[in-house]
Amino acid sequence: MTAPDEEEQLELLPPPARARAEARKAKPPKVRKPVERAAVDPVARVLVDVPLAHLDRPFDYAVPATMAVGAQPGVRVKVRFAGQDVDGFVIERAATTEHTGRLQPIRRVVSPEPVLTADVAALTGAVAARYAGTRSDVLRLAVPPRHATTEKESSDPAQSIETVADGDAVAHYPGGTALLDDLRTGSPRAVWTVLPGDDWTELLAEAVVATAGAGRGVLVTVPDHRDLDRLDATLTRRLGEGRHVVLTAETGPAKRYRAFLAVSRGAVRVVIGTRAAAFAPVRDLGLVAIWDDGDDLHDEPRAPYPHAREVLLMRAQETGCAALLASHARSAEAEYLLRTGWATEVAAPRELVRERISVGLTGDSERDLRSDPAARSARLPSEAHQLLRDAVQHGPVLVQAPRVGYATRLACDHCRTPAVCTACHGPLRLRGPARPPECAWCATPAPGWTCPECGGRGLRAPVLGDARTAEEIGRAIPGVNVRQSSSGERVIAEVDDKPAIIVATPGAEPVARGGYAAVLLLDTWLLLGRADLRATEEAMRRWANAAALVRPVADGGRVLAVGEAAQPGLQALIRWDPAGLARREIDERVSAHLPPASRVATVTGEPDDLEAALPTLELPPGAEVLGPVPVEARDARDEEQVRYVVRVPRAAGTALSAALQRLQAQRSARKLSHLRVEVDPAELG
DNA sequence: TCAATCCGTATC
DNA sequence: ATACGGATTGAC
Repeated sequence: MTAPDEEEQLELLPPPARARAEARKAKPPKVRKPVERAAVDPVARVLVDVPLAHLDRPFDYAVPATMAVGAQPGVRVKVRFAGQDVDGFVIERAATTEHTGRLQPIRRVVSPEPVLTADVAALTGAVAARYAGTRSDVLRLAVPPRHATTEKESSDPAQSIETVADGDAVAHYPGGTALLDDLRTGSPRAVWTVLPGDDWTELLAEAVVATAGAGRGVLVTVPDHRDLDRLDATLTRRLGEGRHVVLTAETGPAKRYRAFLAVSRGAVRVVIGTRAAAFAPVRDLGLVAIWDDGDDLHDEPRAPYPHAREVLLMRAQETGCAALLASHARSAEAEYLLRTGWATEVAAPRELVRERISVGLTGDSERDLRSDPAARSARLPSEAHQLLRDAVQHGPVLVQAPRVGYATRLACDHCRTPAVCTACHGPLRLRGPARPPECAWCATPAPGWTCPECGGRGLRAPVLGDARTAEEIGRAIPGVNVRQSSSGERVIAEVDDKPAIIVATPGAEPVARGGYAAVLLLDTWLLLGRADLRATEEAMRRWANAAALVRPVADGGRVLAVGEAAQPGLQALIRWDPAGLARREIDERVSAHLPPASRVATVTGEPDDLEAALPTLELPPGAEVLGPVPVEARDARDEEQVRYVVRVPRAAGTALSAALQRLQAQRSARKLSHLRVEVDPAELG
């Protein structure tokens, strides 16, 4: 290492530091050109786009006179930060600064377009706080990338909406008409349970028309593109062309930015879209609405993983606008809003429900799920077989067949009650062949588990081979057109009223013009077997969304589910009582300290990092830390990751988020590795 | 004694 | 991240 000529070399070539020092001495100190500052409000508060949690706050910059007009709140700028040029948003102009040092000037106003409105700027801060994330992450979700060419185009000026709300579509809901009236003048908040057979896009359109007709803005989010297309079509019919805009990440950058600009410029005040649209800068927001808030597509997969429903509710809370959660089923969160009195319920009376839908149940006990090949021929219980044959004479029939491969939790092999941890009510799962089952949350082993329902001692993981349902039905009922609609592959949006059997995976059910003659729900136990706290709620949601596509009872529509009569989710389905199931779920979660009755967060990372980090977490009173539990590596690099679950009483949720945010800021300041923090994780199990 | 290096802290 | 200041180490 120490070569004899190294000293010579050092003398010949002075070290770079010395060279720089001498160069600095040699030249006279750089005379900074005194930038002339703006006469009014020469200070701009700027949110800089740096990924570091401890720098996630506004910084003050000097506004050069040349940018006095351009550097308005909401515009994108380039600024010098820690020696490099970074992007930022001006969020405020001010006369003075608290900062004692010299202010750097704004380098450049990237575009004069004020894309970050005051409302949305506040919202991004609130969302970051709620989800213990950084505002710059939320800003990336909220403001689409700029597209310079598109920005040069003008947006057509706003047109007022003159359509009158048509009370007919909602007349059969007690309180429905009153809700529409309230939307014109006030800010009602409602959970709307949509009757099977009703076209939800028509109901939402009524709410949109009522609000927009009163001159206020509306924002609606839906889970996927098929929903979006349907709502788009209905709104186009009701409002006319150009009165609303569709915001979705799936259209190209130019189209997306064009739609966004139409909203931020106030040219369009009715916005529909998928989850990212929840941040749309709608002017004079009067109503936020969400269709089927229980759908996990509303969950943003990018940090800090906000849920569209929560974003919309935060907007309603902050701006005081109206809020509407509409769905066939009911999420635990929606029920919680009713229980706390934050929202009121709109639902159809029982008699009307009975006129619309009748769900039958047939057992599947005749087929032995464990001995697979022999059971294949008996895959369709005789009653289901009969229904298919009869109903297909009268029109299309929908068969919902869940795809296997869901993360499965353990269940009693006798009565199929999901097995839960006695310590924390988390789901039990198997981690290895020679180990007893253990809790997926707190890792407490459960040797000698006994079913609390039936006293059974056997556990099973409900896993089956691939269900070739369409094929089997084709064989069982020859001569019938059998079509498939599978999520992720071929999804059929709509079918006509010709006789056919449509086999669909949950969430991919086509809408039938005129309704289905029958809906058959197969393998209900598979949906219930998901290793997740929400398994029952989610199963009900998926069944309800399929069953709701059936014709009214009076027109011969029939629904048949194949499953166990004892299962609470199926009982709720048969009674068509999503509200009752949601109430039951909430009761259970209150007593078991589960969300939304409690606030839960997960923290994932290397075991050593977590062991060092968690003691420094300033947890609110009543907090519990469960874990660690090993997690499957997301990619090959991060082997050996573990996860902790932190839960606190609901009232301490804000404190928990703040503590986690501080933890991340401290770690980022100390250059420690990043931990994955998820508040209200999408999946818990 | 001076400079190179390390460490911690602030970044406007 | 990078830049800077103060403390620390090391070679004369």
